[in-house]
Parts: sequence; C-alpha cells; structure tokens
Amino acid sequence: MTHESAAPVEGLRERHRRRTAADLEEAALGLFCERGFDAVTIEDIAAAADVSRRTFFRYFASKEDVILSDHPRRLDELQAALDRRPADEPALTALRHAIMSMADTYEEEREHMLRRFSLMTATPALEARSLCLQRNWETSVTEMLAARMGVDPSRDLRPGVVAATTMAAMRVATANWLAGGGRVELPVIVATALDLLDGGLQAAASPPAPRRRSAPARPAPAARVRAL
Amino acid sequence: MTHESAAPVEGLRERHRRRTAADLEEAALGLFCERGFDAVTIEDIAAAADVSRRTFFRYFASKEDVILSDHPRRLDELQAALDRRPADEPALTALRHAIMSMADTYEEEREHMLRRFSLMTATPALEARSLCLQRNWETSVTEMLAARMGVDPSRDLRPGVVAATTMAAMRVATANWLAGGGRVELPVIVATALDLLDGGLQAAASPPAPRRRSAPARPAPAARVRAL
DNA sequence: GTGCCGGTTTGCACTCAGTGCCACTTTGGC
DNA sequence: GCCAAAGTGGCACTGAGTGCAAACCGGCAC
Repeated sequence: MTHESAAPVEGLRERHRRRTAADLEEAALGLFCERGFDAVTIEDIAAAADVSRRTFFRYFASKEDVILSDHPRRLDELQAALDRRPADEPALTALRHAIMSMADTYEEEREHMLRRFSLMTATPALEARSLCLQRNWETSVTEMLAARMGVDPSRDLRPGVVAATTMAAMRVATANWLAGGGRVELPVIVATALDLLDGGLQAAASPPAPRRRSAPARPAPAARVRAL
Repeated sequence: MTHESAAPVEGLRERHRRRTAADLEEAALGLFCERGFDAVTIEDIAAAADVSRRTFFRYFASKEDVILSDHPRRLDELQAALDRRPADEPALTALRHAIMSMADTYEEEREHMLRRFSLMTATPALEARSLCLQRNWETSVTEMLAARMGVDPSRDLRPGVVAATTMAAMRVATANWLAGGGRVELPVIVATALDLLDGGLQAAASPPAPRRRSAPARPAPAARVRAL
C-alpha cells in the first residue's frame, strides 16, 4: 500500500512534535528512576530533553502527567475492546475480556510498565493522580456497562459496583504483579483476581483455605504469588 | 465523675491549639464552598482564622489536608470496629460490620459529610488526595483481613481483593448517596452495594433485571436510588 | 512576682510548579 | 519568496510549601 489511512503526509512538524514528547517522557522517566520523582525539577527534565521549561508545559500539564500521559489512550483502548465484544454478550463477560486484553497489553510492555508502577507506588503524588485517572475510567466503564445492561447508572448501583470492583481487582492484581517483580504473568494474576470476585467474596474470604486445587502443604515455589 | 481519664488538666495551651485547628478547618470549608477550592488561597484561610500563613502549615501539611484531616482518625475507628468483632467471626462478616458502622457515622454527620463530598467530587486535587488516603485504608484493611484469615497478604490475593472491592463498593455507595442529595440513608445504600458484591458480580450484572423484589413496572418514587 | 524552659507564632527568604504574555523562529501552503 | 499558522523561548507573576531565626507566651520552679 502506498499511503497510510489517517496520516496523509505526517509532515516534519508532526514528527518533530512526537519526537519532543518522546524525548521528554524518556528523559523524565530516566531522571525519576535515578533520583526519585521529588528530587527532579521540571527544569531538569526540560534541560535533559534540550528544550525550555516553558515548552515542557506545552506537552504536559504537570510533572505527574509525563508519567501518566497514556491514561486517556488506554481508556480508549479499553472502550474499543469493550465495543468489540458482541452486544448480546453478558456485560460482565464483555468487561472481563476487555480487562484481560488490557492485562495482555501491560504484559507485553512488561519492563516499561514495571518501572512506571514502581515509581508510582514510591511517589504519593503520582499515586494520587493515577488513582484519580483510574476513577475516571470507572465512570466511563460504568456508563458502558449501564448501556449494555439497559439501566440508568445514577439510579441503579449495579453498573457502578461492577465497574469499580472489577477495576479495584485489576489494581490489586497489578500491585501484586509489581510486588512479585513481574515474575508471574500479569494476565494470570488478573484472571485469578477476577475469579475471586466473580465467585462472590463470601466464598473467597471465609474458609481458612480456598480450593488450592487439592494442593500439597507447600505450594510450588514457581507459582507462589497465585492464590488459586 | 470529677476528672477525665486521658486529659489530666487540658491546659490553656492545648485548648488553644484545638481551637485554632477547628477555626482553620471551619474557615477553609466555608471559603471553599463559597468560592471553590482553587479560588481560595492559604493566605485567605489563614486570614479568616486570624492566623499567619506560616502557622497554617503548622496545623495542616497542605490545602487538601484541611478537608481530609480526619482520614487517619477514621481509619483508627475502622480498625477499632474491626477489632471489636469476635475473632472467630468470618473475615468478610467482620469487615461488613465495620464498614456499616462507618456508614452509620457518616449518616450521623450527614450535612457536614455531604458538603465535604460535594467539594471533593468538584475538585480534582481533593479527589486525588482522598483516593490516595482510601488506598492507604485498603492496605491496613488488607493486613487485618490477612491476619484474620491467617494468610500472607503478599502471597495470597484474597485479602487484598476483598479489601479493595469492599471499599470500592463503599465508595460507589457514597457517590450515589451524594448524587441523591442524601435523601436515601447511606447505610441502606451501602448495604445494597455490599449485597451486590457478596452475591457475586455474575448474579448482579448479567440478567437484564435483577430481583426487584417482584417489583411493578414502575418502581416506587421514594426509593428510586436503590437498586434492590 | 520573677525568671526560665519549651512550645507557638510569625515574618522573611527561598525553591519550585504552573500560567499568561509577547517576541521570535520555523514550517507548510501558495 | 511570502504569509499565516504553529511552535519555541524568555520573562514575569501567583501561589504552594519549607527552613530559619527572632519574638512571644503558657506553665512551672523558686
């Protein structure tokens, strides 16, 4: 094919813009990991990307946003994944598939994601902003679920609860992924967490031991992060 | 009784300190509600409480903290409520009771809480900080649940998932409470949300209509916020 | 009452995030 | 080549948050 569909020419201007954004992002991530988020000023980042302080703010609204700039894009992907599911599929199943495809994406970018997550858990400001963005996802997901279920999300608690708890499970799973250094595949952890949720909390929390698939007393060392 | 137990004399100094903190909090809440969080400077708050800007920071670490200063105390109360439950009670039941007693507390402070929540939802900075503090609760609750269940929370996903999803349900419930202007009692909404969660999401999300207690086509107008 | 100790307040100066404004340069279309 | 639009850089400004040192005051011993 001789031409792209949505990018007629992709002029020098646009290319330069992307380049600068990528430079800033890379410079910031490097400096943050090296010295810690709070010990890096925007001046430092701008200098490392050969750009002025003022220009930094033309690309990112805040220091936090350099790390979290992909959130809107990821929400779009999540929505797209949800929209791709057949309309007659149960809402929860569709959501589960969408979440799992997001987990797959994270696993593919493994190293990058692990670096970012570890930065976030170490930096209250980043964590706060990230949680806020995740809550925005929740709102969108709630509306999509409500549409699928044919109910009004402001009257019916169900879409909101399903969205919020599912994403909470995803959050716990990624935290566990990070804590284990990414040695267990994220999709496996996420699937486990979602299973716990779907089975009802009662079943998950009450007995001293769940069903550890008729496990021996000492679980296999390679799978020590998994619960089921 | 002639004397208090933990406050031997409660000197003038201590009283003055409490007074100043309360003044700052009240002044801040008033100004925020009047003009919006972002349009109020710390200078303004300090002036309204007859105190210097510098002194404000001796009482609160940030502008957000004036509104969220009670979070640590509430976590203590939650922990205390959880500790009061019998040790042999299932972890989920104990957590549910603790959460419900927190919901009761919120309902008692109704007006104050509704003002605060509406401020938070209107102010990204406040929402972000609040979510971050709630995530801290999650960590504590996770550890308490893990202790009750006799498992290691870093190896077993269950305590984390139970804690995170339960608190997510609480969050959705309070948002719904606020959206309804507090006309439905918070404990009722929270109980509904927790029921949804305990019953398993599958049961909650799949059928076009749940069990609307063999409801008529048009639900009763007085209870329109409730789902079950 | 006097005087001292230690906690409290305050003003000052400083760093840094974030924003508005304007002049200057570069790019892409003609 | 020329022009409009987009991008960049410098400057100045507000406001959050912190360190420091001087002034202040409640509690206590004498």
